[in-house]
Amino acid sequence: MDSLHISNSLTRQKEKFEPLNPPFVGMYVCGPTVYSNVHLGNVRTFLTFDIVYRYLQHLGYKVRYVRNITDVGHLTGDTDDGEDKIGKKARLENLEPMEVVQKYTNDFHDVMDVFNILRPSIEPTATGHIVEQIEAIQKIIDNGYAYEVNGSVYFSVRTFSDDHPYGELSGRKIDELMNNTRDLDGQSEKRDPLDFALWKAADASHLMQWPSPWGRGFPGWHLECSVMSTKYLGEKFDIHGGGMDLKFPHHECEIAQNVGVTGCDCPVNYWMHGNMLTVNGRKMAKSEGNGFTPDELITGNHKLLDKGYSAMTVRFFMLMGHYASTLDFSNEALQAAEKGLSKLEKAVDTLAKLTPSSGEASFDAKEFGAKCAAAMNDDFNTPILIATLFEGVKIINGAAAGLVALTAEDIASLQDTFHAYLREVLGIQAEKNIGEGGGNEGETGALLDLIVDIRTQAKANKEWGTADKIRDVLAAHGITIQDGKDGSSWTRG
RNA sequence: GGUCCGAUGGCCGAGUGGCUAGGCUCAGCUCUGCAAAAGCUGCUACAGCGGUUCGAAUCCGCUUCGGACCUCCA
Repeated sequence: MDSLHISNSLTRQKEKFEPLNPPFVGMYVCGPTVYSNVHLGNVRTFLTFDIVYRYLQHLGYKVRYVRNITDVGHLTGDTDDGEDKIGKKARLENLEPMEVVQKYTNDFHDVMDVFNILRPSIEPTATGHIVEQIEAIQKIIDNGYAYEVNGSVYFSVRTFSDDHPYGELSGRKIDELMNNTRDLDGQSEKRDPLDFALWKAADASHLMQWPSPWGRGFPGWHLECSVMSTKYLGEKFDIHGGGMDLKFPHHECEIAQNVGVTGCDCPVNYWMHGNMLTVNGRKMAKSEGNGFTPDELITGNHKLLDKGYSAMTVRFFMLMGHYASTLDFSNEALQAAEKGLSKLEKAVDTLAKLTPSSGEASFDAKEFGAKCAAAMNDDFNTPILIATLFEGVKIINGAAAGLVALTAEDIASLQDTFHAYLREVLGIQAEKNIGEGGGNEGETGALLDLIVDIRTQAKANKEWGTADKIRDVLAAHGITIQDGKDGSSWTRG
């Protein structure tokens, strides 16, 4: 495809991407609720939108990327009698709620950094926007779509749906929802089981509470996203993203709230949903007990893992699947990714050292770049992009082996393409322990160079025992010796 | 129970009317003192059953199996 197309969850169609105000693009992504450590499933979603962010920038758009931190309002368990997640954690760990928030926000940021996921332009918090949320609630009440009961305010889905569509995003119909709603315990203040809380009254035992026109309380879960997206991106903006599991009810409620405030029927042009990471075919989730933390993955300290894998390996693994498909997490798949990535990185090293050949060019570097663009233009198809990069690997290795002729221009173009797509768009960083050593590691490097020299000497004298011993011992320390036509070299990893 | 999605070779995973995706694994060969790396070659699949079509992994129907959501979840 020659221009970016995005699968829009709202219309269920692949559509040409046309921003409201080019070259500016507004993108909102639902961030984490910071009451516990993030796991790899969460990472996948943020990685998905990292790719979107990176590629939009690659295309020259000026992106305002807003990704929130939910630090209040997210209830545990069922709708009405649930406890605030942050408040509960604070009580259990005997911490101030804001300590909980800070702790897991730090964790989240650390994990994002490890996976080379870029920070958003704005990272607003729910507690930082209580005033705006109260104002939004008042507007919704004024517009007739919410009602107050005992200091709590609920959104009236039925009333709203008389004037506006509800359930379009998740393909739900009000009547079906009614039939399928589980029985509540009869204690609900809500007029209708479909209604959801905009503001919850808090009694004295609640750790997190604020004054409002309806008494002391705290905002409902969905509201912060509506308020913060509107505040920073406007009443109508380009892209809204999040995990598939947020489609209903979270995003549906978000839309209703936006519309309930502004009356504008379509607050977001393109809805994007990342699919789930699975383990043995089941969604990775805390409730399933199958969640890996990034730390367990990197150290290999988990019963389902044979060994540890680097963050870049995991990033690469995740990008080998399309974001809209479920992706199954397994040792075998991770190992395949590790080897594939290593092959790719080696080829990048080779490319840096390639010398132009005099023969006729037997490779179209321009077409190669276009193919990479086409892959990403087709709904951020990273697996196709990676497959295309591997075609490049074949060309690079072929050139190094003298089978493919590349001009200086071809080589420069390939270097540009690999840098742009592998490093910038896919965000794969060269790992410190992969790649050429030789002089850039200071003392250790100098020692290794010396050892390799000694071995080369031993080989010249046909002292195979010495040569093999050096190779074996270094290998035991994770250093690989490779004998090429132009001498030997060493690499880590 | 309702709604939706999926089933691709030994494994992972793209594709979606005709043209070998790609990665990993495995086997053989080239190179190499032996390896490794790299290259070449081979292994050619689309859950089952019907239908549409000149032609279907791709469209339609049914069946089986799996998953997600419907309750907090990225």
